[in-house]
Amino acid sequence: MHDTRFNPIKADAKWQAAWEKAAIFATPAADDPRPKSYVLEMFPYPSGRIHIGHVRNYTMGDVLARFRTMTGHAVLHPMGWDAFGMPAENAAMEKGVHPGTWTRANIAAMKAQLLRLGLAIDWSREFATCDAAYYGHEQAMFLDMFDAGIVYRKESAVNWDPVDRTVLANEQVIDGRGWRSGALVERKKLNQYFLRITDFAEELLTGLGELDKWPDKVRLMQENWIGKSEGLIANFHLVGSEQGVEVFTTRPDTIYGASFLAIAADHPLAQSLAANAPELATFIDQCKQGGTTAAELETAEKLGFNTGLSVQHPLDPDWHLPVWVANFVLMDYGTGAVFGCPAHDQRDLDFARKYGLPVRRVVADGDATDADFDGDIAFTGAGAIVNSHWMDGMSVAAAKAAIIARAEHDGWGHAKVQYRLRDWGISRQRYWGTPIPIIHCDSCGVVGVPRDQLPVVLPEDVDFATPGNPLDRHPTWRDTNCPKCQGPARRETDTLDTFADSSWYFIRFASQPDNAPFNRAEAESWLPVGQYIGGIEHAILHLLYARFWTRALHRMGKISITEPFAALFTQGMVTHETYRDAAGNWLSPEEVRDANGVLTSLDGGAVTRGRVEKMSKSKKNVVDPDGIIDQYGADAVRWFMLSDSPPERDLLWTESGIEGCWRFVQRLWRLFDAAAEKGDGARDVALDKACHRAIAGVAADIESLTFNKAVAKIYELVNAIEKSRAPASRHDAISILPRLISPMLPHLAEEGWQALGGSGLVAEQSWPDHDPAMLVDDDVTIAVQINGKLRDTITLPRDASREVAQAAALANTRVQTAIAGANPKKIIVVPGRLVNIVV
RNA sequence: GCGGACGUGGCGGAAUCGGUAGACGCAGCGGACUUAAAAUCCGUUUUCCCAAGGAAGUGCGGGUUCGAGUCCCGCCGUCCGCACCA
Repeated sequence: MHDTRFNPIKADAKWQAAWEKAAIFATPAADDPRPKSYVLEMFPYPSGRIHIGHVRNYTMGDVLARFRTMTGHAVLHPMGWDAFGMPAENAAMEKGVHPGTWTRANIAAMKAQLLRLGLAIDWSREFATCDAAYYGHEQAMFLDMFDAGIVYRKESAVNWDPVDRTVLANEQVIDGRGWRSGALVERKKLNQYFLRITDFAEELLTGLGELDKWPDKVRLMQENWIGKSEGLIANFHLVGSEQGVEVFTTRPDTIYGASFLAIAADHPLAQSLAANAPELATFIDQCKQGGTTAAELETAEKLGFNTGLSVQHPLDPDWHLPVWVANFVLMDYGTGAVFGCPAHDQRDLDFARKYGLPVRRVVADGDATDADFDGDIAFTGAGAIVNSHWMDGMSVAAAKAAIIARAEHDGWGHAKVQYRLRDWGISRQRYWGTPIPIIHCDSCGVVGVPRDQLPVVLPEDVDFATPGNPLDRHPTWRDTNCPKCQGPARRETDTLDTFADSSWYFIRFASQPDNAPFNRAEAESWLPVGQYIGGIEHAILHLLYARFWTRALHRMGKISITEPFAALFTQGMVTHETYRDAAGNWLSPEEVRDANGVLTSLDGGAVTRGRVEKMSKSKKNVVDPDGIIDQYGADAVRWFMLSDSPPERDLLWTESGIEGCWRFVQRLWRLFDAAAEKGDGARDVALDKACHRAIAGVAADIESLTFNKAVAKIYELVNAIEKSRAPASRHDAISILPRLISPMLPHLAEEGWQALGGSGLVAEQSWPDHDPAMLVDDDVTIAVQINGKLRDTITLPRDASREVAQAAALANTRVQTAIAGANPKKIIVVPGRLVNIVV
């Protein structure tokens, strides 16, 4: 039986079965002598269906994993599921299905979709983070961190929905109301667990320096997020009191320019004053009401309340500064109090102008040195210190050092490194997450669950009909005995933030013993991840938490690596045009007809073409992976995912684009089909060279993840093969193709390999060798320029000397005509490249 | 406001070190095959004057250089991150 076209439905299933039977994607043993290559794509949340963005992500990882195998590496390429999270609980509330049931069904459906892509994944290492066999080990690590002091418990304010009786994330609070219940959200203080990530701030920051295979953009984002700044903590004495107010400043050099002290609305001093001052209490409430969106902050007016108190200037006890409560001072950064130096800080200046406070210049702006500061734009640049007594004439940097030394000597302040990064609050008042393995005992307090009682398993018999955390109202699950005194005690009912689950899954993929989170030697044989691929949306949280978790394990002596991901690649999104009908409703691509660029709906109505946007259900511009694999097969879809756009940029999905990929797959198949005949006779040196260039070039492009360029090189080679009339060279080139395309078009490659009589599976073959001598041409085309403008090209032997090149250029008829007998002023010869004649 | 990236044909993009701009794909145009369609194949496609042959051209304006898409300075535009962080 012989098909006239490549039939992907048959071929995909056939080769996927063959790969599975031969178990060729099984992870080699940890002591495999080949160099290790751990290729990992960010594991998906099992939301229900695979999204085209996943297809792009996993195709890229797959190409690299397959290529690394072909180039002699021992490859680890696993897949799993980030399976805890709120959508499962929402489904439980909306559809009455248990979160576990919903999640498992989604995993099954999505795995079936992924299998259709023919990914070279070792599925034997698959796990879901909602498996007790996974989260039990996470609980053990949590307890290790608890014992090591990396976990601590603190009372902290949360967004509390009084109707749903649950804590809400900031994103779930809309206009001050719960997104589901619509109830006014309350600020409530709860005891919560925190991971001491701020203890790691400095090493997380300096560690970025060694991540030279990460995008600069991501490193910069993390650097900004950690937000290191250096300055002074200064104590200002309250007049007529024993108390002081501590402020943090990065500009201690401007201390002689201070004109007021401002404290946050929830600063303890403001709170205690408000107890006896109703007007202040009202003002504090007003401060809290302000919105926190970017736009609101942009336009927010500076508001202040004069407390009537004053403080002494630390360098002059007779100089008193008023103490204000101000809405622009944040309690959770620094000390929640600042000294205002209006001349050299824009916010302070806005505030001072509004409330008529003094504005005193202490840094010279060029020639401007007068103490009386003019205008409404603060001077924040560098300059000589002025109007500052003993510091006059110093540079800003010198003055900073001098003041800090003075403060430390006199005892009213000290140097301080401040980070923007906060500790990671990991308590969630939710069911579908890893239970925090803690027991509360009235006599012994907070006690860790003994290791031999792990995992603390989520109860299955829960109901979501009533609001609140089902663990809290479960009839028996909470009740337990204290491991210390054996008396009656209660389990912690909070669960861990799901970001904890994704902070170590890459270690578990590398090593998964039953009795421990990982086997150290085995994990270290694979780690760090050689290439990590995922979306830019995880640039901060996930990647920072995973770096932190790894360093926490390192600090506790559990692992030797400090950075989990040696190389990171952030791929772009898949986008599509959007369409709307006359009424403004979104239409899906299937609901739109295109007749010579004129768009109409199926019933003939006018349709407008909208912007190209990320595929999303709400805009109906999604393309379902199953549908396109049905239509074109896995290889054409994979090819499209790699073509045209550089992988870090967005990829525009188009019908004509995928059809082009389909045509190319068929074109290759025809080549394989016809090549069974023996190739004898004439050789075509140009094609032979093109073949070697493609082998080297495609390899380099896959290594550097510039798949779009690898694709272009394969097109070039195929074009060259089709043009060539030399059977022997054609046959050799076609014989190379299956291996060359195998990482990208694995099913078609197997067909080709089989058609050409190869033994075994092409996926197991080595990457073809190339002859470096074939990469260079004997003759090269040299540009001939006059005054830098191209006039002609000449062909010379590759190793032609400068003199020969110059002579050949001067002898060129177009050059002769152009210079018309004039004497060249200068001749630049770049051997093998060009000759430039300056006249 | 602060920080960053980017700007090349009708479109996605290529040009690795400062050295022949537009590889490769898509779309378009012309043709072949066919009763017809699909499929396939051949040719063509930066712009302008066009017969050959020129001229211009990588957001805009300058600069460095024998030579600039690439380096420097200043604009304009688009996108992204953070944001009252002291």
